[in-house]
Amino acid sequence: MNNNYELYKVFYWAAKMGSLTQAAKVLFLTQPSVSHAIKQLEDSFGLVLFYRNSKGVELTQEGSVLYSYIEQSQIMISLAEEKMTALKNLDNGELRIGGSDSLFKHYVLPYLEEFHERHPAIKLHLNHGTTPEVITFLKEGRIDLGVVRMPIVDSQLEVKESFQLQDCFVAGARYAKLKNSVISLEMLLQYPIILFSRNSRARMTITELFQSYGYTIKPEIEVGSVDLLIEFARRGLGISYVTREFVSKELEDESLFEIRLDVPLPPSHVGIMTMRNMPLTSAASRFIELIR
Amino acid sequence: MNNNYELYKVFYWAAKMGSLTQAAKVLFLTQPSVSHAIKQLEDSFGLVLFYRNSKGVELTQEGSVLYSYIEQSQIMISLAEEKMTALKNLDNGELRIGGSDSLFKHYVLPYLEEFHERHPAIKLHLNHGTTPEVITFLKEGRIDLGVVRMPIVDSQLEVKESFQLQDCFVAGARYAKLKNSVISLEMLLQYPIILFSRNSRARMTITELFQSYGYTIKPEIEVGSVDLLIEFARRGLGISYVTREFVSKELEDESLFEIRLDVPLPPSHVGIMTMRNMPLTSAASRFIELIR
DNA sequence: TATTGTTCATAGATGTGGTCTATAGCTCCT
DNA sequence: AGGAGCTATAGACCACATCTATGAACAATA
Repeated sequence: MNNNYELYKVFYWAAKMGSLTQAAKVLFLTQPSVSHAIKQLEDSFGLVLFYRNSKGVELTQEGSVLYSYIEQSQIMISLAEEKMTALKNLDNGELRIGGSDSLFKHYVLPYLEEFHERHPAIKLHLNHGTTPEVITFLKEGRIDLGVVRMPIVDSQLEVKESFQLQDCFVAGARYAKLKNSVISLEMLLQYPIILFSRNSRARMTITELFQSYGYTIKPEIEVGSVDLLIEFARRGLGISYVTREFVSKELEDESLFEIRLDVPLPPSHVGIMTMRNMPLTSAASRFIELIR
Repeated sequence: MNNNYELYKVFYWAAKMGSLTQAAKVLFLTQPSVSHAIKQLEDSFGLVLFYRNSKGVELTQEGSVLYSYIEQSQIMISLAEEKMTALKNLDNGELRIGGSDSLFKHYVLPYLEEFHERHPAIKLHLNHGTTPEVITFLKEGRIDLGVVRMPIVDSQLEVKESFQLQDCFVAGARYAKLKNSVISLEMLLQYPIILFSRNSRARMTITELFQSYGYTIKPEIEVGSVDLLIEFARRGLGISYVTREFVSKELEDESLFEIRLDVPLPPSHVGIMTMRNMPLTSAASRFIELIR
């Protein structure tokens, strides 16, 4: 009974075609090979599976029973192979990305659009969260890749830089007087500061920057989304620390302006984060190819 | 994509066990063999199916998709193999026999009882009909074997004699005067004769016998069943030509007696008829073994 | 920090067995 | 009788599945 499953494939086609010769053609084998394979199966069961006659073969009672099972089995394998081809060709499957809302909105979105256009059958799943959350998603296998601010130090993860953003302070009309001056960090602290509330990479970066100059930055207002950061600044509630690329529209229509500082603000690097040494899905690796 | 289906068996167990090493044990292979098999599958699809880590392996997204199909396929094969073993061991299956009602009742029945006791899981199908009908059943594959009177001359069929019966003329009390005499064929024709009506072997035999002596036997009454043949004779409607073994009860309780003739009546041979060069089901060959 | 015990991957050797060709036997049809 | 199907059988061959031996990576110990 310890059969080679390959024999079932031969049996299936022999039964389906009603002829060993025809089965051989389908399977790209010779007729004796097929004959031999069927004999092996019959011997292994101790049962005769086919009536042989001069026109071909016909299933015996027992052969019919076997066929009813093997047919199902073969159909499943065919479906599996089709599905695998589809996955390979990106005619199927899903792409699960983690990251912050703002990065999705301002950075990932155009690539997603292009990817979706090229591979409309791939379902897209966006999971937003803070960087630590995204890391957890990744480690739990809930996403294929994360789009996060660098640096990330985690030996399980692999992060490739893909884009550079510049954070800056912006203010609205209320602080128009600052428009044409260059401000020091100390001076800036005189004004109400609006920062992103959560454990974001940007928040850590700016805090460290002030500390490196001997100051402590304490926000007047903390908000939970980039949209609010922008909105509060526009309404004059304070000076927001945002990614310049995310307020390009507001800078252009001059509802916001950038505060010029006498020290350079460090650029922020966006990276594509994946599990180290873990293979990517076909869709994920194609997407990363696209984005770089 | 032209995969050896054997690889799916390896894949199935690797996924199921979550470990190539464990899969190897189940499959009685070495770990490198399993590793190699999985690699072959992955290469053939151009997709990675497993994450390898130090604890074993885990399905990737694509691997999971494949598994969901292959699992079904493998389950069907397992069921098929179980079923085949059951059929082989006669824990399952059916036995379809054709023949006349009277042969079933008086000859086949005890064997069927014994067979059923030994293999209670085998379903029994009895199809009664005249000999030509039974031959048709057999050729159409509706029965596995037929129990018929010999001889049968048909090159497609194989008939093995299994039992000998003796036909005879019997009468009831009305003809008691014949009880102690030896009768000639000519004398017999003076009395009303009751014969089986249909194209039975017994009818042909007796007709030929009379013809060989230059007489023609013309029944007064023709009936369609052996039971009626017996019943009519008992009631004195005539002299019936029946198989002696079928009226043993009536002969014993003397409601019927056998007419002694001055010529010997030919014995009738019962044979087991099967298709020549066609394999028998496990159940059928076991039954024939039993009956001989 | 080394040690030990897992895991899977790789390389190269080996021999089994699946596949081939050639041929025979059978049945049906012309 | 001959031809054209079909399947079965025999024997030869070589690809490839499997093996052993080893390496590399990682985790859980000491």
